[in-house]
Amino acid sequence: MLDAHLKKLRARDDISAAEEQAIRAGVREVIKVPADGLVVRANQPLEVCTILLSGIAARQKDMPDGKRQITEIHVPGDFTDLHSFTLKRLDHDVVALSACSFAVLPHKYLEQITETQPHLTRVYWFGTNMDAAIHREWVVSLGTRSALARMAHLFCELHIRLGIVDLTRGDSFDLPITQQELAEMIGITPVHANRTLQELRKNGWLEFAGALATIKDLEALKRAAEFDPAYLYLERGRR
Amino acid sequence: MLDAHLKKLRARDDISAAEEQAIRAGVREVIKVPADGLVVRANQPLEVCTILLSGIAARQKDMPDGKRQITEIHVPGDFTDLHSFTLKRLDHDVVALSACSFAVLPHKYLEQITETQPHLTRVYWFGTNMDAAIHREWVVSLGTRSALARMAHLFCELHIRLGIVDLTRGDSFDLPITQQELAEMIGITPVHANRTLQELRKNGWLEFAGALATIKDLEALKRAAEFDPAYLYLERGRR
DNA sequence: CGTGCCCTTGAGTACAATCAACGTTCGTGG
DNA sequence: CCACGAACGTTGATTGTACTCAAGGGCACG
Repeated sequence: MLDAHLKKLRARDDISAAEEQAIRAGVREVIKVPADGLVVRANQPLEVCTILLSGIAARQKDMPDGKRQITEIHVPGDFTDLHSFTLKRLDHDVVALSACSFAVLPHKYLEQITETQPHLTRVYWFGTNMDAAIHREWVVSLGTRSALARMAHLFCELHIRLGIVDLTRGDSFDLPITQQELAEMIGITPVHANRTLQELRKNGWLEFAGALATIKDLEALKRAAEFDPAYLYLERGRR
Repeated sequence: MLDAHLKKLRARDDISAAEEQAIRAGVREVIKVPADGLVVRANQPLEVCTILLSGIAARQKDMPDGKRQITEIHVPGDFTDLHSFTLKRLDHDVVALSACSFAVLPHKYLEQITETQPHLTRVYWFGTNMDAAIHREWVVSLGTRSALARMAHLFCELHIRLGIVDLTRGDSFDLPITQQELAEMIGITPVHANRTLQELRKNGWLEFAGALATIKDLEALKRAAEFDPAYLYLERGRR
């Protein structure tokens, strides 16, 4: 059940059998959320955190004028709201973009981990810092890259993040989200997202249709995106 | 020396005298960095963290084509690179935008804190999560807001963050940075930043000249920015 | 067999970028 | 003290990327 989560952790650090046991013991329940379902509402007091087990989820912020910005996309294995443990509430919603299932861990249990398991605490702290690193890269994308480069960059990121948890098949991966949602991630309109995807396809770099993404030319895609995976901290090390 | 830092911490949580002592005891040295000086270089192995004591600093990512994006601005009291404690290297530079001084704390010392002071650990974890929350709000700004709204939003944020550490005088505050640097934060060209500031001034909302910012109409500025301070977690609570 | 969601296309528009030049301020050295 | 240069700020003219509005097509699902 937590296989993807442990794969993600172990891609960056050593997790002992005892630590794995401590994580597994924290799961209180597993919940299912339908596509477009709300998992966490912004600014509500929270007492649990959730690990995405299957499906695609996202963090989003709604604007008064109805626009919304997705600030991060989540793949299986991700703690979608570990930061709520110290923040107590979130400044954004967590939503299921496709049908999702989540493991639920109480803040109380995580607090216990911080009292008794300093290494595991640092591993999870590292996890939230990686989320922040992803946010920074998205700031760079939105601030400096063209729509085409932003779209290419997003697919490069997903290719790696899904690869870590073995959810890629060669250069293909399932991505059950809409063009509208892609647009909300990279800050363009759905119309422009459509044209951007057409251009990526026309260039022979990427196909995206029917919830399936296929990278046709990874090197070209990376070049167009100015993609440097350093921000994903793929190297292993002891925290 | 750490007054601003403790003010920032105590705005959100209780810090005991013993915890304050533990923080103070961690400072190994104080370093001075001139304007435009590099404090931390991206991707270099790190063994210390730095607290900004005076001046304005920033996190920035350089692009291959020479453009740069500032991903966060730092005010006195901020840990500019606490996330390096678990990340071991950073995906971005830290630079001094004006002449700055920093307190330096070794990772080893912070590790000791995680082994012996769970509450203080959570307080600092919370701190890095607040940085991530600021990143998210910048993602929203860059993804959905106009240049005018982004600029207004930035000044609203700075007004609050500087106010927490008592560096505002009424609705004025020192901000020794250039229009070019403002432009690099909100993802526009220096030319457009100049015109945007002119429009803010013309509207009677904000003046910015000679490193001094003066908010003339805070409510109008907030309205233009769609500013909601929830992401700054201004409420106090026990972590 | 509709109905609604998602994707696609076209035409006109606007915000911000680019390019180029000029003004201002301030520090430095002659 | 003044000439000079560099950095910062300002303005104008033009270009282009992405937005808006509008309409139509494909497909799944009830």
